[in-house]
Amino acid sequence: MDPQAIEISLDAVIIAVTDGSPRVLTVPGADGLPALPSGLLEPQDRTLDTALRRWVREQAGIEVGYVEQLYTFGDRERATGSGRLLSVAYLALVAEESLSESADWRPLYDFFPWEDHRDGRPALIDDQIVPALAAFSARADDPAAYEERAQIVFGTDDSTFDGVRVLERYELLYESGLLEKSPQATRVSPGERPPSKTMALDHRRIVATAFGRLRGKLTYRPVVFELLPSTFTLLQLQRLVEALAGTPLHKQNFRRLVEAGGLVEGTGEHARTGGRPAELFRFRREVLRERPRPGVGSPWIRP
Amino acid sequence: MDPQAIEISLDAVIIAVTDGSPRVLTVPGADGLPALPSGLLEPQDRTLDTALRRWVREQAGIEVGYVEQLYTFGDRERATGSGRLLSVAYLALVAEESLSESADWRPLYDFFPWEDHRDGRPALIDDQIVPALAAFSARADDPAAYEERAQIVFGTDDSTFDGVRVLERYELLYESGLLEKSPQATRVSPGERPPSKTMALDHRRIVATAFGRLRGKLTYRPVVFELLPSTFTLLQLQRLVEALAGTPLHKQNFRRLVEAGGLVEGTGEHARTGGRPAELFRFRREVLRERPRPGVGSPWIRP
DNA sequence: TCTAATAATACTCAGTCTGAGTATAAGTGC
DNA sequence: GCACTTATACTCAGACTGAGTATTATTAGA
Repeated sequence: MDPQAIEISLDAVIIAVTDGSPRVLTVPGADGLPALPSGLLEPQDRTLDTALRRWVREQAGIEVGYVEQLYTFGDRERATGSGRLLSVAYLALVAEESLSESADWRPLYDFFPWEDHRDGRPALIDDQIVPALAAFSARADDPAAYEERAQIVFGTDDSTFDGVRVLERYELLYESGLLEKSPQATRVSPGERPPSKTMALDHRRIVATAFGRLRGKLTYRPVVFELLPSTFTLLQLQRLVEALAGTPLHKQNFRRLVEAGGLVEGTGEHARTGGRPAELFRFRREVLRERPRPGVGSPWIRP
Repeated sequence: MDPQAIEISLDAVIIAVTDGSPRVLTVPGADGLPALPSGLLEPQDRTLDTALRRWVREQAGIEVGYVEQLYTFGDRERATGSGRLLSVAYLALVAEESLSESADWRPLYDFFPWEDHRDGRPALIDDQIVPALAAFSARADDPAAYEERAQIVFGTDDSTFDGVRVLERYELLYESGLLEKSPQATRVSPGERPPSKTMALDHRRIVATAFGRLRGKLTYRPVVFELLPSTFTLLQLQRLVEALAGTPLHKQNFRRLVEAGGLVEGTGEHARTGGRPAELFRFRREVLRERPRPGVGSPWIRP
C-alpha cells in the first residue's frame, strides 16, 4: 500500500426539472443508496472535463451540454486501499425534453426538504430543526458562535432566509448530527427505486454544493434556459425558477421583469394550456451583449 | 515513468490592497518570473486546506485568515516527469496591516491593465484590444460567435462591461495570442523584482480566476472587511472597494448604502485625514443575521 | 490670523424599480 | 352559455438609485 498514490474521481451532479421538481440524476451506489455518476480520471483523459463527459455518457447514457466545475473534495478520509482519493465535482444541466426514461432522477427536495419554501417556510424548520440546533448548541465549543451560525443560515423567517446557503445549512445539520436522525433509506435490492433521504458516501454534500451554486447563478446568468426546451411559455419559465429558487413568485411582476429585461422574446406562436393560450417565448441571446449580468433577478432570493 | 502517477499542487492567490492597488503575493518562480506560493499535497496533510496553509506559511511566512477554494486545473499538459499534475487553487485575503515587508506584492492591474476602470474605461481596450480581437476573429472557426464573445466580455462601454468576467477576458486574450504581444517580462537574476506583466506557468490564469471571484463575492458577502484593519474610515472602505471593483463610486451614495445597509457602525473615534477628521467605523457583524446577502451592493458592478 | 484647500457629512430631488394589486381577454369542459 | 382556468394589461404607492447642492471641521500656508 503506497501512501503516495492519489486517485482522482469525477462526480457529476446532473440536474433537470420535471413536474415542478428539480431532480438529480443518480445511479445505484453502495448499500443500494443512490449515488452520483462518477468515475476515475484516467491517463488518456486530456482534460477533467472530457473525463467527466465520458463517465456520464457511460454511466447515464446522457450527453450533457452545460457543465461547470463545482468544488474539489480532498479532505475525505475515505480509504481506497491504495491511498488518497480526491473528488472533483461538476454541475451539469439538461433540458427537460432530453430526459431518458431509464434514468433515475431523484427530487432534490427529498434530500433537502427544508429548502422548499414555495408554500411558505416549511414547518419542519421551526418545529424541528431550530429547536434541535438550539439544544445542540449548548454542547458546542462556542455556543454563541454556534447559535449565530444557525440563525444566519436558517434565518428567522423567509425574509432573512438566503436560498443560496444550501451547503452551509447541510453542513450545520450534518455537524449537529441531525441528519442521522432523519428517516433513513430503506435498503432494498438493486432494481427497486426506494424513496431515499440520503445518498452514498458524501454525495449528498456534493449535491448541496451544486444546488447552492445553481441558485446563485440563476440570478446573474441566464442558466435557466439550459433547463428548458427552446420555446416555452412564461408560466413554464416561472415554475422552473420557483422550483429552483424554492420561492413563490408574483406572476405579473415576473413577466414584467423577464420581458422588460430583454431575456425573452415572443415567437408569435401559442400553446394550449388549459386556459387562455399562452404565447411561446424563446431565450433572447442578444441580452448577453446588452446587459452585464442578465439573470432572473436578485430580489427573489431575498423575498 | 508511471503514467498513472498523479500529483496535487496547491496554489494560493493571496490578495491584499495597499496604496490603492489590489496586490497578489508572489514568490520567485521559473525564469525569474513571479509565481504563486504553491506546493504539493503530501500524505500527512489531512485536508487540502491545511496543506495550503502549511505551504503559505513556509513560503511566504504568512498566516492567512479568510481562505476559499477557487478551482481545480487539471487540463494542463505540463509534464512533471512522472505523470499528471493537478492544481487546486485557493483565494486568501489578508488585511493591509499584516503585510510583511519582505514579501513581494505585485499590483493586480500590472497583469490585467484592462481591468482598471477607476479613471474611466482604459483607452487600451478600444484602441488596441478590440481592434486586435476584430482582426483575429476573421481567422476564427466561427467569426460571428467569436465576435459575440468579444463583445460580451469587453462590452461596448462601461455600462456593459461586467467586472466579474476577469477570467473570460483573460482567456479570450490568451486564445487570441494577444498576451504574447504584450511587453514581456525582462528576465533578471533572482533577487531583483522587475515589473512583470506575466507570471510563471499558468499562474496568471489562476490569478484571473481569483480576481473575478473576489469581485463577484464583494457584492453579496462582506469580504471587504477581511482586507481592512478592524476600524477604518468610510473613505478607506470606499477606496478599497473601488480598487477591487475597478470602478469609481459616488461618495455620498456609497456612504448611504453602507450605513443604511447596516454594514458598519461608528466607533465615536475620529481619524486625522488631511481635511475634516473622519469617524472611524467598524464592521457590524449583526448584519449577517439581519440581511440575507450583505455586501457592497450590486449596482456598482454594472454602473 | 485669515484664507485656501481638503475631506466629511447632511440633505434634496427626480427618475426608476419593486411589490402588490385590479381588470380584462381568450381559451377549455360541460 | 356558464364556470373555470390561465394569460396579459395596467395601476399605484413606496423604496431605492443616481446625481447633485450645501454645510462643517480640519490642516497648510500666506
